[in-house]
Amino acid sequence: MPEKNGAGPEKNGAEKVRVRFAPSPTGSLHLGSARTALFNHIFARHNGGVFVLRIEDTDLSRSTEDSAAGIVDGLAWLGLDWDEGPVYQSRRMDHYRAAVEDLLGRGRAYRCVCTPEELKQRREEAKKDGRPPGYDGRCRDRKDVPSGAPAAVRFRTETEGETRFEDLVKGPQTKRNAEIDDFVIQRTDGTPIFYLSVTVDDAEMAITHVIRGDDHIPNTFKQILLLQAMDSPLPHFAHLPLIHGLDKGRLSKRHGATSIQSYREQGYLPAAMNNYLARLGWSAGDQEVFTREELVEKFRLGDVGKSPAIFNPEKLLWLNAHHLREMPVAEMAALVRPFLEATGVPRIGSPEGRDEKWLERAVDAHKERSRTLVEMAESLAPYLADEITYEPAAERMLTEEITGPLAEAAARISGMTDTRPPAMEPVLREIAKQYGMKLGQVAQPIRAALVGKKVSPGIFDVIALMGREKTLSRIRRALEHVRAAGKTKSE
RNA sequence: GGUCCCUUCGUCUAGCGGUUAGGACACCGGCCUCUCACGUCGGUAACACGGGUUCGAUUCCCGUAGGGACCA
Repeated sequence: MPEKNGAGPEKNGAEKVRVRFAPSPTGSLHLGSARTALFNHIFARHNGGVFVLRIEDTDLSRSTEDSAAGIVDGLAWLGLDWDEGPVYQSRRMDHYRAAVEDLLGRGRAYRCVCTPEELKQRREEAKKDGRPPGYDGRCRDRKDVPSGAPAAVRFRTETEGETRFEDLVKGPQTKRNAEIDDFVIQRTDGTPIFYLSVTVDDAEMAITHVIRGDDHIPNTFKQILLLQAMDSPLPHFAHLPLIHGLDKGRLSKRHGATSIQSYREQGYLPAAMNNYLARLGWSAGDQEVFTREELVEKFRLGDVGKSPAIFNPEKLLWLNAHHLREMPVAEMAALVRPFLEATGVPRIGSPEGRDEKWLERAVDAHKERSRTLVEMAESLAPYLADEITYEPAAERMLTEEITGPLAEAAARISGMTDTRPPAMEPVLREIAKQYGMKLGQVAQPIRAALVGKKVSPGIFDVIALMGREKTLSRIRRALEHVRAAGKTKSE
């Protein structure tokens, strides 16, 4: 009879927690996989356990080394460091074969020579007759299978009783053994089937908690049967609800970016990704923002919800903006540099570029209006670029009416040596007053002239960041632009 | 088709028999203000449905519906 899976880890506190993340390297690191990895990681850290990374690449036709490298890279970027591995299943084939031989030797498995065609035919017949479509057990007790003949290996499943386990997230799970057919554990070509390799590895690696997507619940029964046949202790199981897209379907490419890598490229922070992914299906009261340390401290499997969560990019964006704001400017400056360089402006620290102190000041001034590192880089680029182009909305602010104040500002600034906010503010206020305008009516065109956008930090901060020379040349260029535009219009 | 899983605002969720059903994102409005943000104050918005159990169900049980997964 199947034994009952033990209670939670509290039952035997001496147990050293060992978990694993076991991706198949058939693509980049998916958001859903990343979340599974995260939960394994923080669970291990919370319990002072060991986190193993295992690459399930036994399906050579679909696995690629690039994918494996990309996954490893993505995990490293998220800061989900592992303690053992990466272990590649493709290098452990002898273990799987040995396990199969053992099962064969003890009569827990048998060789099957049914061909795929025969199987298909019998399956269809069974379906027609309303019988279950699983394997019919034809080779189960056959004595005439030549020992040397090529054959697949099937597990001899219990026909009575039921298999059960206590899922740490979903609760008690039961399946009648009669519903589980004699599944293949080794293909005719000698390669192991997923159930077998996973089971062997989990057992040999002494995994205590299998934390994975709930699409694996049906597999779990087979794995438990296998584990029992191998006389291995059962780990605890925790199945996480899948992440869905807005249409409630399983999250996939048609819902937008699904790979961790693409969020990295879009200027998202690992801290925000981890925070968001953790809150998808897990919560700790009303808290929304977590540092990694807090996640580790507060994470409990019992607090994971049972229902699937829909991925919401807007909340991720908000969290990213939040973590960006909280970050020390020096750190943010370092992170934004590669994004800045990608815009093609002179490098920070180069003779024609600005220095690092400047970058930190600029980052500080812009951090409250940047939600991603890409946005940050885009708003910083105008300070560094030789030439700017005006966004349409900004260009509309450069009108004939403001040439007076603009020219006046240029004249006043050219006579100043100090263009820092305390010196600039009275000057612009004075000019506004002189022309009977509000400060905003003067500030907006200057903003447009300086950065080419209608949005920026406070105008005095922008001028200080821009520097006297560049401020002057940009205002003069704007003046020329208005003049040229006026000419074209009148002709 | 079979088996299994899931169901509180649009979305993420809190709730664990008695609550004006709480928070967050998004949205709307006020304040702040040189723009946009940030911040802040306020607002709209949910217990899928039907039966039970109970003095009392969002909460427990059973169905139905819907969604999902797995096997084919």
